[in-house]
Amino acid sequence: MQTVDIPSFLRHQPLFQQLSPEQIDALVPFTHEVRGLKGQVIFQKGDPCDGMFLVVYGRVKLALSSAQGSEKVMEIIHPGQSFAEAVMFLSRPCPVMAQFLEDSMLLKVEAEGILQALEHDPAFARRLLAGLSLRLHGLVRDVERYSIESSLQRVIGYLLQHIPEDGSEAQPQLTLSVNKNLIASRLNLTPETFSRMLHQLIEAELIMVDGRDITLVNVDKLKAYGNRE
Amino acid sequence: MQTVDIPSFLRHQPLFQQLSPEQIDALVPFTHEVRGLKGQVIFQKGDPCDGMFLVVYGRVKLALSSAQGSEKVMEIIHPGQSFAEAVMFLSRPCPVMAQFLEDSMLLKVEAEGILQALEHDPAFARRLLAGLSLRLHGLVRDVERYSIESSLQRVIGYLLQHIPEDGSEAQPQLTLSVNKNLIASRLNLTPETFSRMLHQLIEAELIMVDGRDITLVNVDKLKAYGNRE
DNA sequence: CGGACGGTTGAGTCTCGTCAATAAGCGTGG
DNA sequence: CCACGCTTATTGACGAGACTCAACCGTCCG
Repeated sequence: MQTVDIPSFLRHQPLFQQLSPEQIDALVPFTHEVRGLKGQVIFQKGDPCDGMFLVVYGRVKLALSSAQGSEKVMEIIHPGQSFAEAVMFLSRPCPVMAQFLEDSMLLKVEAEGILQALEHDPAFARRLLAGLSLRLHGLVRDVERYSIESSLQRVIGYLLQHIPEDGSEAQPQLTLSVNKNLIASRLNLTPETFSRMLHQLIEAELIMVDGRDITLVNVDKLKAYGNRE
Repeated sequence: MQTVDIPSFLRHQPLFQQLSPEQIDALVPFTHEVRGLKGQVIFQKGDPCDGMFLVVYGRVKLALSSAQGSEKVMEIIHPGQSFAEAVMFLSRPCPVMAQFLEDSMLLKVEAEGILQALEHDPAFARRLLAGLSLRLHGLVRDVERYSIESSLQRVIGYLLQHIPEDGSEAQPQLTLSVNKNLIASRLNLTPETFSRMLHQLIEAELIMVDGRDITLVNVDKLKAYGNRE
């Protein structure tokens, strides 16, 4: 069981990194560890929500579930990322459910601590606002994808978006962070359709797939491919 | 040409209504009127954006446009509502375009004014955060609709969401605020499909339609209808 | 070895979009 | 006042894209 130095972890969060040591210390009493095993639910859609979460290690998914029991992944949260900031500022039930994808450790920061930090630091407010704005842009992008892109385009978009940053390799490579069923759901596709789209790109010699490892053979052609065929 | 008393208008905005008169006055130099005619574009997707807008009178649509030229309405903004708050806090291009639906008058508040107000009033920060959070919830709801609801369910959801507040009438009535093509696009449907879904609801004797006026004959049955047939 | 899980593939179906024709409503101008 | 054109809305026939259902395979793990 890993342990974590809460103040130092908080200090390295993008959200908190401009807070003074005193402000970080003020946050600590409102922060506690949350550990969970793969499959456990952190909160259900409809639950009240009084804090935000930071992922220390592990992975978390945010998902919606339909009346018929099927499930739609809205976001996959990785270590260093946070979620549920937006529910803190509204006295409203959570619009999504959150579940551990693997054994994980989170930090939960209670809303009260955040509100207190807000009182004393306008720069923190700006950071929070920027964070939420970023989230909002991501959602607008999602709506755009779901409403005007075909499934093939969504797959291509996903691949292009997940090219690693390091330099300009001719044939960038990426590894899916989770299994293909989850990616498919995130893209609003069935696993079958996702598989077929990948297959189509393989046939067109635009990518190579080996399990979760994907090589983009020709990035430019890949970008162009979705717009015609 | 209508005129408007800027300070008093600002004071009545939900976002600003807890600011002191001095704070409102400080905002005024950053605020100016923007008038436009039906069809004029306020900003394009991709434009830089350095302020937020309040609708005084008229209507505005936020929309995405696809590569093939078709357009998808993301939001219809009515008098008293605001938009583009989220782009202020990021140095990023606008993710959507904005266009006047009719001859309208807006107030534009420059980002600088907002940031200044933020410096001096933590309560204002909380309001802004709450505002963005609300927007975010709306988008989550949209993603939910687009990804797990059928077109019939989306139409029903729209009708139910737009029942006027006033008391519990047995057969609530509503009037579409804009033409059906726009509503259809907002729901991510073609006008044809939207028309067919309304027709289906008429056949089932759940609603009555007269132009833009719609009467919900049986709200409970309407709620239930989407889940089976 | 057997089962669960993740992934692929094929066949059939269905929802929804496309295309086309038509009709109704409305403002303009002759 | 009516003719005309434009926009908005409706309806039908058709087709395509994505989902469903099912079978199947490989791998991991008890």
